[in-house]
Amino acid sequence: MLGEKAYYVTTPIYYVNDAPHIGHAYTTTAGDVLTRWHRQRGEKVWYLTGVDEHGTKVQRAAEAGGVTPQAWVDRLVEESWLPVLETVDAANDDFIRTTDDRHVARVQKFWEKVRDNGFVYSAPYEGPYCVGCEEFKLPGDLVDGTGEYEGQQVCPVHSRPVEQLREDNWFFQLSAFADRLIEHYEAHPEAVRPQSAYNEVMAFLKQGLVDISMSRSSVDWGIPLPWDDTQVVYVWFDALLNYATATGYGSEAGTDDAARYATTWPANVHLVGKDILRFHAVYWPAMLLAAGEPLPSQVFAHGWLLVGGEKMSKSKLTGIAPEDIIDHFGSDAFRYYFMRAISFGQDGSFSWEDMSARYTSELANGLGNLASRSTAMVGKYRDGALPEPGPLTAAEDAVVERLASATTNADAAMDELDFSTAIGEIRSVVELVNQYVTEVEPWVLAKDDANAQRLDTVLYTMCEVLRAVAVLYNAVMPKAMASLWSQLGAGEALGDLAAQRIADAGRWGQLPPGSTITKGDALFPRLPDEPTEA
RNA sequence: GGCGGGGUAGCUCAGCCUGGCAGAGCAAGCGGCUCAUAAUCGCUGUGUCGCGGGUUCAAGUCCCGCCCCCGCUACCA
Repeated sequence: MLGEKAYYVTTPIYYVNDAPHIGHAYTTTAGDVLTRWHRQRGEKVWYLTGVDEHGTKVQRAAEAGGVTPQAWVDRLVEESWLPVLETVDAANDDFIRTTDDRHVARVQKFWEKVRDNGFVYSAPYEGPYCVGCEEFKLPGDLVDGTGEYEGQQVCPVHSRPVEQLREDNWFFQLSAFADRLIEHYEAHPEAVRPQSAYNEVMAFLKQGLVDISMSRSSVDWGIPLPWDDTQVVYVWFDALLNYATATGYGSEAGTDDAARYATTWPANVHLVGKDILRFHAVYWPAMLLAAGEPLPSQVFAHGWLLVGGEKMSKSKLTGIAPEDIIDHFGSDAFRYYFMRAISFGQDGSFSWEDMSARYTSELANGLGNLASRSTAMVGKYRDGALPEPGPLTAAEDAVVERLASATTNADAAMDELDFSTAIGEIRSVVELVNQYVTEVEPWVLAKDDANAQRLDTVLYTMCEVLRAVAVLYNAVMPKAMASLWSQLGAGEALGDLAAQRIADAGRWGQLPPGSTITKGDALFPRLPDEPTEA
């Protein structure tokens, strides 16, 4: 049976040798929110993340640690990279490692194919090589060193001296694809987003492309070329392929893996940081064209997280580990904050103070308190049983309408990966209900039995909106919304929260009267200030 | 040097495409309320919209020039 094409989202595969910081977690979170949302649209979804394990840096770090490269990366994956997925609460469908057998075999198959197609040739290469970048530099790329490297030419990225290397390399005929890529991107302007990233890619392409070395003889820790075992595949041309190899590229027809590939590739969205845009929007599609594979629908380059106005840096010690934040605020707040406070695609500033302020105001005081007052009142006035509502008045109609439009708007924003706007729409519903409650004063209605039906209507409205909010926020804050779902007693009649559809979220009257409403632990407890040094 | 993004309230930002009384959230102040997590609701904004010109009845928005920050890219050496 031919399966439906999955909505396929990838993160970059993270370089194992780096310590995971909130920049990695940010990308992973964005992909997770996006894919959870699409699942709740009822779509088939596939979400892939993983790690990049080859290259000189890993080889040398392993040697320095006195272990084999494989042992070195096994430990990093086990101790650092898999745990961070738990930390941010990512629900990825697969985790690819470039040392996986499936990856290694398929990378070799891929390059064999590209070579058969005539896009790989042998030539000597000599030049300055930066181990940090894992790439050859042009002499013009180098800058004068400072400090301990005064008087030497150094890599502009790593500010360290380069090594002069000469190799007989295999080259990928990148130059053959510039025109086809330009045509492709002119026909599909949405394929590189945001617009600024698209412009950069087009400008780069229009300068023309030069062929690029796709192998290394000076590196051992990599995937051997199938036709020349003295060389390994250049790490980028190994790593990029993970998006295809993970879902089964090159599998025998008729196998499960082949079926998976047929129903996932091409990717709908490759999420990338803007530093690796060119690899994803130029080299990667050129490789795919060379192998005769379809191109991904979109590469989305998000911005940097700025700390103290500067780009977070692995090497400059401004990297912040996700646990530092999540141990205090929890994974839901982490996910909410970065998706809400920063416009995806633009740089955004992070500060502990800003995160604290938003947590307190938007989550604890806003949503958390609304849940608290709603469940408390049903408990106090109706013994915890959701009452049957009476006729809706204009006040309820306004809430129902805002809920419907917010749902529509949030869904449209998610199509654009505009997480901030989507969350803002949902938040506006919470604000309106807090306002509504103040205006209709259920605690006053409760003082006179003559108002019993009116009070029923108000209590029902509060809980029914929370039911919808739980559905809409589930992609962003799955743990807290599961708790809310449970406090509303919604599971009994409506089933699992994750199974609730976005399109239906705004349909009024789903939570059945009689549902058991329980005031549970605070969704977002107020937190003490500054638990750790910021 | 070229291209792109940014420069708007104390802070974070929206508005600019398609000109029409300068906005939101946070923070701060005052008031209301008491169901709730010291919470919630309302009211309170004289800002050189980076600078200087221009077009227009009208410019944050369009045009020209310039400054600063960030990114991509080139060249000179």
